[in-house]
Amino acid sequence: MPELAEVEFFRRRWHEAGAGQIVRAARVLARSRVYRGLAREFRGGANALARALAGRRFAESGTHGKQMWFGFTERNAKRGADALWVGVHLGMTGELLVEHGGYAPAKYDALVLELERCTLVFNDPRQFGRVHAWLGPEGTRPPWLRDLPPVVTAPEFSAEAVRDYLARHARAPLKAVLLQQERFPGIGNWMADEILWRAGLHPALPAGRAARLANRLHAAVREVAEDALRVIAGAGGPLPPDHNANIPDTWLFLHRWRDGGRCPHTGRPLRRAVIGGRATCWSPARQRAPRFTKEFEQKETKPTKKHPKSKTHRSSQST
DNA sequence: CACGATGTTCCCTG
DNA sequence: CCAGGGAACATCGT
Repeated sequence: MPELAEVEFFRRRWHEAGAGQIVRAARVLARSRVYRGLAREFRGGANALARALAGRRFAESGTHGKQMWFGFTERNAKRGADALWVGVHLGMTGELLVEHGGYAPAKYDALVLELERCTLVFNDPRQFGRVHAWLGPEGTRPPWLRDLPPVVTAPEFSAEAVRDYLARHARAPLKAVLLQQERFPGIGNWMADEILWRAGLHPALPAGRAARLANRLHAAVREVAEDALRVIAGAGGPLPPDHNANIPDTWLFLHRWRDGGRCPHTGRPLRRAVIGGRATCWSPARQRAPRFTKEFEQKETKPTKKHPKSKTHRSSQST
């Protein structure tokens, strides 16, 4: 579920329920894969994190693309005291939940924060998500929040930056380019399709051929990001009950997975194929690339061989 | 039973 | 060395 708007939705859900409260107890599912690598940035890993959280105050939170963070200060803020930062990436199936009353942890609850008046839960069955943690002087930022690219709603995210990026990845399909977090932080599979659909660009079009259309693509990225934030995360307004409660029927989103789905704009059938390694949906009637479409259709008809990969080595990682 | 899923990272190849 | 493609990761729902 997690692209930038859902990420903001979940951050707000935790923040509005729990900000300002003390962590009475923290529980971690230490064997969850979301803690992979944590010990390298936080001594003692997941269990040490649970101990460090207890007694702290949930003070602040923020997002950057698909990354979000929560800041925990010491209960009685002393001068020069270290703040504890917890980063959360939701991966493919992660969710942030708010529970009340005596909450019994469920399967795949990677992190459970028992606060004064509610319980905050990070649940992730598939465990592609990730938890970061870092202890540092207040006013400083953890390493994973430094040197981040501009978010797509910031002025620094310019049409020129998009044009340069398209030119630099000239041979990659537009779909693959939009998924690059180093330039389009927070854009994921459905937003990429939504953007290309609104811009009227074919997802398999090589980026180099779209460089001259960078303005249009840039505008669509902005527009989809702003609309999604408003509709999904209720930016500036109340938080919707579910992240997809208010998505308009006029978006591609609601039609993309339905078999026999039709373009909400043209009424013509939608097409689906794997492009840039990801399931992709587009409206052929709306997203044409003259001269190019033909090539793509040809490529499409080629028998897609999938060899039953012979698994060989897998170097075990050390330290 | 088999396939595929709103993500990232590593490995392989050209 | 670089860019791009594909598999792996782990689980659940259709």
